[in-house]
Order: sequence, then C-alpha cells, then structure tokens
Amino acid sequence: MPKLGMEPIRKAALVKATIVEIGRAGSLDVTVSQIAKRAGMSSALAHHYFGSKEEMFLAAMRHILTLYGAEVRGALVAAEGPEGRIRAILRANFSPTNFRREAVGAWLNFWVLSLSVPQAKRLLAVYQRRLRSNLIAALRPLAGVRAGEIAESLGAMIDGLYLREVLKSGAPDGAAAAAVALRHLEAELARGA
Amino acid sequence: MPKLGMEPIRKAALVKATIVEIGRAGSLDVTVSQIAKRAGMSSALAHHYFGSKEEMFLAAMRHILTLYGAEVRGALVAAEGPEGRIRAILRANFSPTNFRREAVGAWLNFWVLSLSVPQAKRLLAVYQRRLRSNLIAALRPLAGVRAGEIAESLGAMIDGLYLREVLKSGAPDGAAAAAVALRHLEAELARGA
DNA sequence: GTTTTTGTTGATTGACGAGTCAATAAACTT
DNA sequence: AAGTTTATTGACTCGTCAATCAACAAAAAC
Repeated sequence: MPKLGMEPIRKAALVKATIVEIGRAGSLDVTVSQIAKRAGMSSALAHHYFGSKEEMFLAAMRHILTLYGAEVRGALVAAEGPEGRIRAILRANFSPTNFRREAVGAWLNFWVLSLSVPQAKRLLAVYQRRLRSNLIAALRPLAGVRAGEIAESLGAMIDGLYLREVLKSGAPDGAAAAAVALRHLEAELARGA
Repeated sequence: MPKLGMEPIRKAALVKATIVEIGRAGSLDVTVSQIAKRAGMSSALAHHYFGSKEEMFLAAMRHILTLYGAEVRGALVAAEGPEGRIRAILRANFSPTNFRREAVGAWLNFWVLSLSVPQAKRLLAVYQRRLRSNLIAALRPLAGVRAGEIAESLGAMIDGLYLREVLKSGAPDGAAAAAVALRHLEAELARGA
C-alpha cells in the first residue's frame, strides 16, 4: 500500500535513526541495515533514498547542526542585553540536549569524520563561523575592539568544556561548565578595563 | 630464519604502524592487514602477538599517551619557576608533535573510542588527572587556593584550543594557541588579585 | 638428538555488509 | 484502460575482513 509523498518522511526517519544508532554504537561503525531497521524499513529503501551510507551521515550531520543552530537562535530571541545574549549562547551550548547520548556520539564522530570527508569539514566550519559571529555580536558592546579575540578564546573554552564534560565518567554537568565559561569571560573583560 | 626475542620488536612496530594507519585513514577504520603490512609482517603474526584488533588499538593508545606524558615531563625538567612550568606544559601540549597527522588521528579517534570501550576511557582519565595535577602544582605558588579551579579552566582551554586548531582547515598554529591559553591564565590570575 | 619453545606465514573459514536488481503494487496521468 | 511514476522489498552479488589453523623453521633445553 504505497502512499505517495513518502520521501521526506522516510528521509527524516532515516536521519533520526542514523543519529540514534551512532549514539548507541558510540562510533560510525553502524550498518545501513541497523539504521533502516530502526527507521522501520528495508535497507534497500534506505539506499533508494540516500544512495550511499556517506550521504546518510552527511544528512544526519546537517540535521544535528540545524538543531544546534535552532537551539542557539531560540535562546537568543528571549535574551536581553549583551550579557543576556552571552548567557543564552552558553545555555544553548551546554543544554541537556547536547549531552544526550545521540548528540554526544554525533558531535564527536562528526569531528572525526571531518578529518577525512571534506564535505563534513565544510559543514562544521559553517557552524563554527556562525557561533563566532554570534559571540562577537554579543561581545561588541562589552569589549569593543577586543570582541574578536575574546570570542575566539570563549569559543575554544566552550568546546573544551564540552569535550571534558563528555569524556569524563559520570553524569555531565552543563551548568557547571557554563559557570566556568562565564568566569573566563568576566576575567577577560576585567583584564581589558 | 627466526631470531629470538622478536616479540618486543614486533609489538613496537605494530603499535607504530597502527598509529600511522589511523592517521592516514583519519579513523579507526583500518584493517589488521594494512597495519601488519606497514609493520612488515603478516596479519597472522599481528594476531599472534596481540590477539585482537582492539588490543592493538589499546596498545597504540597507551603508546600515544606515554609519548605525550614524556613530552610534558621533558618540558618540565627544563622549566624554572611557576610560570616557566606553566609555559612548559603549554609548549608540550601545543608542540608540532601533537599536530602531526598521526597524533591528531590518534587523539580524536581515541576520544571516540573512549565512548564505547571502558578501558580506553580509563586510560584517558589517567592522563587527564596527570595533566591536572601538573597544572595545580605549577599554579599553587601563583594562585594559592584558586589553583584548583584555574587548573580546571586552563585544562579545558587547552583541549578546546587543540580541538579547534585541529579541526580548522589550514596549517595549525600551536604558538598562537599557546598564546591564547596564556592570556586566559593571566586574566584569571589578575582576577584573583 | 630428540623435544620444546619461539617465530612465521599461506590458506582458509565464517561472517558480515554495501550496494544492485528484478519484481510487485499502489497511485497518478492521459 | 494503458502507461507512467513512486514506493517497497527479498534475494543476490561481490567484496572485505577478523580470526584460526596447519605447517614449517630455527633456536634452546634436556
């Protein structure tokens, strides 16, 4: 009973399943059959819609990055004032969403994937630039010309804290990470004044 | 013409070859045959000495961590004064060695591996604690009771800067990364005073 | 000098997995 | 109604790969 207009639905299901399976495996070592099964279809259909496993990975990566972008944007609209905007960005970066199994698996594995797949590296670069410009925009009123360099260090701090939170055993603590990042920011701002 | 006492030689060659192959592939998706071939022996011999691929990976990881530890220690013995010790640690972390293809591949992939292999997670934890205690020891004279929290943020900063340097396209710049880390440190110290 | 230990490999096994294809069927077009 | 497009899968191909094994060779032990 083939209904029409299945393509977007199937693709969305496959993308979601891909991310879940990567999270479960903790690696990109997942089979198309696993993914297809979780998405409720045959592996042949997965190939029909995506052509190859790599395309599936890239689509999954786009999806993760889109979600991440949406979370940042969502946090930003509710934010007031420069400091509020910074806090919003930190909140989005260290939200529980990003510490879920699937998100962690996706991020770490996509970093690795970007070592060997140029397309993946490009996707990552786009989002890094976006974070950077968000940070700079929020920092400008607070730090003036130093906004650029502070955005750079704060960005690195965010990545580093996330990585550590994710690699350590035990439950991750996003709030603590955000607090450390905020302390870093205050110190940098104080230094400039 | 089997010479005796081959075991350590063969194992060392395999460990080295494993790291090189992971660097070339940019992932853990390397075959035992590739590794064995690069190490100049049959894949059967590789299995003979290590039993399984996972054991090879773990041995490679131990080796990378040992090299890293040695580099830090080596930089520390030549260092004078608390600030000199911090600088030494930064220099070791951002040395060209750690930006070589093999090292990058090893680090990123071992982070990923630690998501699914507890043994790998444990190895990583040992070295993270060691870095932490090195940092605290050097920071104590400079920061007193705040040494702990500053070590935490500086450690995260180091990881974050390394990650960004490694993921960006173009030649990595360890010196620039070290400079940013140092600026962070100064800001934190100034804040305390 | 025979037995044991160590080193070594080619061949094989057994499994798995990406991607293809032919076939079936429902829905839309003309 | 005939033809086309979309959805769907089971079966299959072709390749790969981790791990095992039997067999051979040299040194050491006895």
